[in-house]
Amino acid sequence: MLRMAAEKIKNMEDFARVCGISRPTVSKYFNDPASVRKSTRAQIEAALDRYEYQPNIYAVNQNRRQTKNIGLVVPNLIDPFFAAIARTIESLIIDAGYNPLLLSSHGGPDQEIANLNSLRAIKPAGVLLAPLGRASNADMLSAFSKEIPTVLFDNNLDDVGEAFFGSDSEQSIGVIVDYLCETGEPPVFFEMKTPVNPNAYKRRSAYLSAMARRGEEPNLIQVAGEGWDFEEIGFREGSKMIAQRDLPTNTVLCSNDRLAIGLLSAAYEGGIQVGRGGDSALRIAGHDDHPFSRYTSPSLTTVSQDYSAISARSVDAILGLIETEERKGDREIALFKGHLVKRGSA
Amino acid sequence: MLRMAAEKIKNMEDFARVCGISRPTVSKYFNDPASVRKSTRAQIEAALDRYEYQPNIYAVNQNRRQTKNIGLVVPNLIDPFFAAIARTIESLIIDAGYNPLLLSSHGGPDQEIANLNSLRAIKPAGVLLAPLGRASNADMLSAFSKEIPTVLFDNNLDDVGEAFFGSDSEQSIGVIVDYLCETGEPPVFFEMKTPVNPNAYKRRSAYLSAMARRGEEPNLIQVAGEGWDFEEIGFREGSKMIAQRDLPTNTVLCSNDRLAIGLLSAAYEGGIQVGRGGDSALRIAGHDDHPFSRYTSPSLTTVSQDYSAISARSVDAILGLIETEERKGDREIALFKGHLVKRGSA
DNA sequence: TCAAAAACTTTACGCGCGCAAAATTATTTT
DNA sequence: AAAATAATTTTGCGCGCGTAAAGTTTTTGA
Repeated sequence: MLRMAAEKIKNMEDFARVCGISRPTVSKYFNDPASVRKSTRAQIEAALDRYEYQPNIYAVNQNRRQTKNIGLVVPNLIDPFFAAIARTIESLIIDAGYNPLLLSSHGGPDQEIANLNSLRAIKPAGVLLAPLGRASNADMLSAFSKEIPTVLFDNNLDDVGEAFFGSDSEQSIGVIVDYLCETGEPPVFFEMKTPVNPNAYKRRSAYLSAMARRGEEPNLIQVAGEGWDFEEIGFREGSKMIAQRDLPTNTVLCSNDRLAIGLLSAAYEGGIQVGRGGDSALRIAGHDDHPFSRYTSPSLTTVSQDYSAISARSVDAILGLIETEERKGDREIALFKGHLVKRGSA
Repeated sequence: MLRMAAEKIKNMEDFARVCGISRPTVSKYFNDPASVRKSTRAQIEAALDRYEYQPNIYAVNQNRRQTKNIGLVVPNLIDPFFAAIARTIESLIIDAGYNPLLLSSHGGPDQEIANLNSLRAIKPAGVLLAPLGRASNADMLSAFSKEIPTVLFDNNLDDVGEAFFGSDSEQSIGVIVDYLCETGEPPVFFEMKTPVNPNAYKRRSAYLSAMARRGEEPNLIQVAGEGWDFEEIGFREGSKMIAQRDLPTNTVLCSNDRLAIGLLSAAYEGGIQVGRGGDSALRIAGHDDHPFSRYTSPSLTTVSQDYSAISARSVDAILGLIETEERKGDREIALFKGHLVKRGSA
């Protein structure tokens, strides 16, 4: 950071001059430091130490065949679950020498499309996309993914993108259904009637098959509500459910933790004690291991998604697509197992 | 979106040709549609309808005197409070015709500096920065703000940036201290001993002055803990506090909602009933109206920050700096009032 | 020590656009 | 209708860098 001399470095040519090296070689250095001779590298790095210079990112991106940008689109950053996974993915992208661009769709398909259009303008080398799901404009997403290498995660959409990585709902729902059945009454399944999220459908059918496998009678409680304000829906519809007191069992498995958080709140306000103790009237479990589930009262029993694996594989996949510059014929899909997080609520 | 003819529009020159208009005029249109004649605008927009074209953002930014980018740096996106304020600010920036770039410091000063360096590379027209606070490298932030117009929000840092917008702690803490005193025993103040956040210090002194004003004996409970995992700290240290049962009062005001959420959890697990009812042993209140405070059990009484006002003023300020291209002599500071959110916990 | 290979330099071009000055045309004003 | 004004076009330059080809130097290997 020592400013040397009066010389002001305005561009790569100036910088190459103070290095005593030709501009194209300096350019080569910035594109891959390992591609120049060791002595040259040392020379450049010494100059880098004495002068402030970094290549103009706009000029670089205008001329490169490919940018080093990778788009990262999540459904909703206000949900800490996505904030956390986004952070993990961002780190991996940076470690790989790329530049992540994080965008949130805020739960709306218009914003999702707007995000993709913003990305188009930035000409990213690739995009990691967690789509909204049912609300998504599938045609536009599909068109986008044909234009720019795209990997989906969290939420699958048929034939969109080159790969998908997510959770194995059959396994993860199976785990918690087993646990609940083995420690008490079999669960009913609390969910939205028309979920926005394809995973919700998978979880529903996973619940049904897990119950069938165990020879238990399934029971779906499908509540009204639109949008992404899951806590509110869980609370409002949970309050109604509790007021009617017509549950066939004392155990409720929620389709996701955010619904469960709302339902816990409803139970509390309805005067129902939740937990697995003998004096509790209701057990509640969720799915996802949301960052806040640890701090509900009681703390929420749930299934954690292996999002570090999902993140890692998604980033690997997009980097593979980018670096080989070719699309594989088969769309890769991998589902990762969740694991049971036993806490106080069930 | 109709693709016309075989003509492929690769750059502005091609597009100008199919418009039947000169390239510089088209350029002018993209920089400000209102700056060209109505008939010309109609002509261009008709062509825009028939052909897909948008200016190359890298070429544009390379040549413009100023980019249309505005950086937005928040301490931690995993905290939904910041996610929410970031979203609000992003919308305002977009509405003003600029392009927001959202970065999270993840609670670490190194990341904060890294974010500013990323932004430097992007040559933003201005930056909105919610600094980490005590952990921030104030010198580097100050140097940055002298280089690029910067407005601080949420958290103030002396002499950094052209303006600051945040909450009026004296008022907001005063409101809840008054409420708590008038409806029960006066509160102790539950906080971290060495908070990372300057607001925490303001809140502490606001508590002290509010208590003094009312002629009540203040009582600070300053717990150990570093970092940003406030729920965990609130839970762990709250558990200790509850186990010792040496509270001089039945009312606890937490320095922020996240600590309160942890404390609520600790109270639940310690078998202490929280609430304002006659059969409750403890009242707990927070500050911020965190998105999840509505769904704790019991729901959390707190003070909401007027973050829509904070967002609006911050964006106004940065746009003013950008558009006048001059820095005012005086550093503008405005503090907004919070309002009491009465819920079940106190 | 000498040839082959690798790294480097030189030269030259192009990317897609902003911007400025001067010339031209269209619109508004008097 | 002429003059003043505004809008547009033409011309031309420059931004900062990637990249390719050809020539030169350095390094490597036998």
